[in-house]
Amino acid sequence: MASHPTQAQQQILTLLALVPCGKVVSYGQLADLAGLPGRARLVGSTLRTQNTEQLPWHRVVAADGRLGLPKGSPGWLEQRQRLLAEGVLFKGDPLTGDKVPMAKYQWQPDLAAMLMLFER
DNA sequence: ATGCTGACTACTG
DNA sequence: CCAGTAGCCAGCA
Repeated sequence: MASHPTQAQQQILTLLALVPCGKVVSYGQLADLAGLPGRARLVGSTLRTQNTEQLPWHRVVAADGRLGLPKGSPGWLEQRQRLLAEGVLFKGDPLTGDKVPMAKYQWQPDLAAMLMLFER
């Protein structure tokens, strides 16, 4: 079972819930927004170990647009399918392309709103 | 405690 | 484009 999330992981999950349909965010960007610069791997680790059933986990991709899971794996296929279903198209042929054009789909959160969330 | 792995990423050659 | 490297550090044996 998933262990209790640390506060850092909780912030990551809270932010993830805000990523809108049709947009993606990179592991590193999510870490930055959560006030955890340089900790992209914590985002990956969190998605791997926590329960993401009610969260848009499929909107988290690598900084270069590829998906984090091993190409061709069940998880990779599902993430890709979910993204396509919400209009996120891949570079080149939708059937063979394996990268999301980040410039086009990356989430641009409202900075003021982010500060409201984590100000102390 | 110690060591390794991994849904990371920027940098170098 | 590919390979290696350096930071990163939670989770697990």
